[in-house]
Amino acid sequence: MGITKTDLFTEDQNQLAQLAKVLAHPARIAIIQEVIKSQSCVNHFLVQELGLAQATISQHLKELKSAGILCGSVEGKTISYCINAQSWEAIRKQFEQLFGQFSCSTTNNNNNNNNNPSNACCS
Amino acid sequence: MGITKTDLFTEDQNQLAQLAKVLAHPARIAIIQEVIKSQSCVNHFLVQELGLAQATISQHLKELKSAGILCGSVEGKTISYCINAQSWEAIRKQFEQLFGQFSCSTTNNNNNNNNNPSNACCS
DNA sequence: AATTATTATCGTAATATTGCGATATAACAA
DNA sequence: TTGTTATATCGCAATATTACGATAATAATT
Repeated sequence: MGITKTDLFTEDQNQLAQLAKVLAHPARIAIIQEVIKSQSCVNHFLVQELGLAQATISQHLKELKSAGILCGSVEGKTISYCINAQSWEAIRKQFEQLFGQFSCSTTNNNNNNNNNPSNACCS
Repeated sequence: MGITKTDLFTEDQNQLAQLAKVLAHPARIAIIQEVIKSQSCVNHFLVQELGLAQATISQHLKELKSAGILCGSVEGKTISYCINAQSWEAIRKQFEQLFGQFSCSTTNNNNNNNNNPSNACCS
């Protein structure tokens, strides 16, 4: 089939998965890090830096932009990309929310299944 | 081409992208949350709960397991899945490391580009 | 032994992603 | 105007992902 059944899941689950998908490519991680490092990143700089074709970088930038992670401003001939600080914070919070749902202490505090071999793997 | 050029990126970038890819599906997010919520999650429970076919759930569980997020222990007829606490913490840290690379204060402290319209989008 | 229950794997179809050459568009320079 | 530079988009081929029916494997039950 190849089509994700989004209607089976909550809005939050779909949204978080969508965000994760944008981060699920090393080129996009690398682009994000370059933008952070050198503040004003333009397409052709990333092409030189990362070694991917211009069309490919452009495509990744488009995805990062439409996910709200980057935003670009025209500067004459070039387009300068930077981190969208607001979105960045919102996205960070969504991941924190997921990771906060489980912690070791949660497991330890649960004492209704001592002697339960199913928890042997959680060490 | 359809094949990611992993050799162009750092180990860390590839690893983080790989982790994000595992989270990049709402069914896997949902499975993780169910496992957290009800501690001992078995395949057929998730099938009922999420409404995906058994084979599909099994496939998602396999990916979560091979990513180190879940681990399963055989319990007679069933296999009980739980969060791998150690991996969970390690994965959380990798995402935190990414998100920590940028923050609003970083932008504000940088005063070598006042009057720079390229930062207009970072508000 | 036969049945039932639970999970994994195989095979396959539908769809999505990745990467890039070619081309289009737009701003600037000569 | 012509040429140069920078970016976006189109179209395509290669590969990956998603979903599920069918089937295999294993353990408990009858």
